[in-house]
Formats: sequence, structure tokens, C-alpha cells
Amino acid sequence: MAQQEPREGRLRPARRLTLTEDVYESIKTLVMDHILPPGERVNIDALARELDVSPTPVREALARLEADGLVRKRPLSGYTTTPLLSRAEFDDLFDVRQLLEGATAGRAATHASAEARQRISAEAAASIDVEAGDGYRRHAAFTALDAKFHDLIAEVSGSPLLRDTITRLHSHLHLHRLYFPVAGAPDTNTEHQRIAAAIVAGDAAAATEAMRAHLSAARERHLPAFDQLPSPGTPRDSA
Amino acid sequence: MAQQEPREGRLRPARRLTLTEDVYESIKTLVMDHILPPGERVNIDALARELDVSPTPVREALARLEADGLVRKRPLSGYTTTPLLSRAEFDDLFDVRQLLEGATAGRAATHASAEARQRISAEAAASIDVEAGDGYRRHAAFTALDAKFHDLIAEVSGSPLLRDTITRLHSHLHLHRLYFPVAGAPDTNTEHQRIAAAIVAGDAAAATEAMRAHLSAARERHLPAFDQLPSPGTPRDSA
DNA sequence: CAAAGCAACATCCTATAGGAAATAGGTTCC
DNA sequence: GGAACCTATTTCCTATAGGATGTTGCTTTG
Repeated sequence: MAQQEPREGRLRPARRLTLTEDVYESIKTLVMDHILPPGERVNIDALARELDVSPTPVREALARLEADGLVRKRPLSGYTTTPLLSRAEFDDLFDVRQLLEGATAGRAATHASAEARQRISAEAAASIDVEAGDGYRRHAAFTALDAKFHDLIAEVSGSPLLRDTITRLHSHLHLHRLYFPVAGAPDTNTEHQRIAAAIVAGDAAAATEAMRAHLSAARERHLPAFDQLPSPGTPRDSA
Repeated sequence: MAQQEPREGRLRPARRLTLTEDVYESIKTLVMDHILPPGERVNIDALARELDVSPTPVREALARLEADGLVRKRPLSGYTTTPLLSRAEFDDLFDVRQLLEGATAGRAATHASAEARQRISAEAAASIDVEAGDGYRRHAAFTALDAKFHDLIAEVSGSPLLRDTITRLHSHLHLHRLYFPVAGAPDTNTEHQRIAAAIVAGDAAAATEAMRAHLSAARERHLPAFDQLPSPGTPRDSA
């Protein structure tokens, strides 16, 4: 077969050694940017053609994405992208985040090394100047920075399992899908700095409280998304 | 090709509609029962021959298992089963369990319906009479019952996401792999009943405390596993 | 005797082909 | 006019083949 040809691959960033890995990231991006709309059916062959690979790695990537909860698979009907968060799922997500991330903040205040505290402090300060670019780019950059800050705290908490558990929630991906226009960036930065200060000071109780308050405020900020969209969380028939 | 032949499949319980699903469960069982030893390389082709299917569904099932954390994939070297829990990972697991399952117990005490409280109470009582069979069978049955009890509380907690998060820890699978001989079954049942009583009484604080105490005690019961095995958690070189 | 280089092997990774089931549309009957 | 049935198409699911790469063992040289 002619598989040794260079082939003008469409989107393939750097060929990380395995095609499946690249395909996995590509599909994740497609889901995030609504190029694959929520609740829509995913055609494996079409996706393979689009990415210019064979269906096999696509299938493998989708299996991983299913375990991540980003797509669902109905036995003989194919894959569909996960619908947007319903209001109940949204509240559930933030309840769990408060539990998990409140714990990471508290642990970070206790366990973090001096160098780690430095990094957190720097990260909280750096996220102020995200003001360039249009609406979407700005939102994407802000979301990425927010995710980085939260992951940094989880990393420093000293519990790899807790960090993995939080990562698997894919909070920022779901929020990004749910709500495009960003609001309250200054508030977010202020809250981040308050969390960082508590961690640097080594006050576990204060760090936990600051994180929980931050998530509570973030939850309120995202709430309008449910009013402006036609019906963000109407569950498709999943018989 | 001759793929429409009935084919005397070796282990294929009921053909749940998709081969991949069955293969997934089969491999999970193989990992649990040490037929695939911890830290060992997994040969895709050999596994496919063993299960009498083509490599494709095996590959797809392994991708899901990797997302679950039961196997690891090194880019061009193949899959390996996850090593047994190290002492640090073991402690980490129970820390996270205390956090998560303490919360489910508390929520269950508050949110559960009357019917749900009934089920929990019955389940805690039923798990007493697990005494038949040889060592391994007895252990497997006990592990399954314990998992069922914990999942029941998670289900009743009213947070689907929290339940999924706990399920993804695969606590019982890891413990099962780590430690074959079971000990302290009566203690476990007593502790379960204490948790159930607190939930039935609707005392959230007591339920949380009972769950955390139970997990703390269970952690102590499992601890000898690290003394008797040669080197349960020695991390293989993972360069 | 040890270390580096080379060659053979095994294994993974990707691509393609074909059968089976579900879905959608049109037609016919009541 | 509506509903049920049938047919055609699309899509998924499984199987097989071949190229590329990593690994291992052996040989050779310093």
C-alpha cells in the first residue's frame, strides 16, 4: 500500500510519535471549539478523512475520549458528543470542585515547598494582563490561564491521585463549551491572589476557604449562560 | 473473509452487542486475577489470539483501560499493566477516599429517600454471612460486597459526578490486586452497620465520621500487605 | 574483559476490505 | 389521511495485510 508517502496531512502538529495521541488532542480541540456541536453524532469515517488518517486511530482516540466522558457510545449507533452541561450537572460539578479543590488548596498551604509557593504567587500575578485579542481568543487564553493556576495548586498539593481526579473532571473544557463570552476577569484575578496569599502564608484553613469562595463566585459568574442560550442543558432522548 | 463463521470463541460470556465491551471486561478480569501480572508487558496479538478476536477490539479496549489507569502505554513499546500500589500511592488512595466517600456518606444522610435508607440498611445487614468457599472465592465475594455497599452510598448521595469520580478510582480493584488474603471481615461489617445507622438516622456529621473511621481502619487492615510481599510497590524504571 | 556497534527478530502501528445492523425514505394498504 | 411495512443507503464493526520502529543478542574491537 502507499502508506509511506509523505502525504500532505491536514492538521498534524508535530507527530508526537503516535498518531493516536495527535488524533486524541485534535478531536478534543474540535469538541472544545464546537466544530463538533454538542449532542451531535460523530461519523468515524468522515472524521478520519478530515484528519487524513485511517479510522483505526480515530476509533482508538474515541475510546479514550469516552472514558474521559467527552463522548458517549451507543452500542450499534456510533459515537455522539456529550451534550452541554445541564443546570443540575453544572451545580454538581461545582459542588465536587469545591470539595476537591478546597482540599488541594489546604494541602498546598501545608505541604508546598518554598519554591512552589513562589511559583503560585508568580502565576497569580501573571494572569492579570490578559487583555489582548478579540473576544474568543481572549476568552480561550483566560480559560487556559485559569486552568493552569488551578492545576498548579493541585500539583503542589502533594497528592498525585487528587490531581488526576481533578484533571479528569475536565472542568474548564466543559465551562468553555458552555459559555463563550467571559466576564469578571478582574474578580477572578483578585480571588486567585487571595488564594495564593493564603497558601504562601501557610494558612490551610484560609486557603481552603478562599478556594471555595472563589469557586462559588465563579459559579455565579457562569450562571447567566443558562439564561441566554436557547436550552443549554435539555437532555436529548437517550433511550 | 471467513468472519461469519460461528467460531468456537473461548471466553465470551453473552456477546453484549459489542465485542469491545466484552474484551474490556475480560481484560479487566485478567488484570484483577493476576493472570496478567502487575508491571508485565501486554502483547496485543497474543491477547487477541487468547480471546479469539482480532487485535482491533483489543486495542480499543486497552485504550479505555489506559484512561482508567489500569494499563500504561509507552509510545512505541506497547502496553504494560500498572504496577501494584506503592506504599505512597496506597496512602494517597485512602486519603482521597476519605475525602470523597466521607462526603458521600454525609450527603446520603441528608438527601437519601426512605426507600434508599432501607436498601442501605439491608445491604449492611446482608454482608454478614459471607463465610462459604475457599480463601480466594471468599475474598473475591467479600470484596464485591464491600464495593457494592460503598457504591450504594455514592449512588444515594445525589451527586452522579461524585459517584463517577469514586468509581474511577477503582479502589477495590487495586486493593484486590494488592492483597489476596482477607482479614477483619467481622470488623468491616460492624463498621458498615455503624455507617448505615448514621445515614438512616439522618445524622450527616456522624455518617461522615463513621465512613472516615471505617476507611482508616480498613487502611490499617490492609497494611500488612506491604510487609509480606517481596517488594509490592517497587517502581519499575519508567524512563 | 568490557564496551560499543551491528544485525536479526519481535512487536507495534497504520491502512484497507467486507459483512451486519440501524436509520431513513418511499410506497402501499386500511 | 394516517400508519405500517418494506427497501435502500449509510454507518458501524470486525478482520487481515504490510511497513516502521524498538528491542535484544551477538560479534568485534580496544
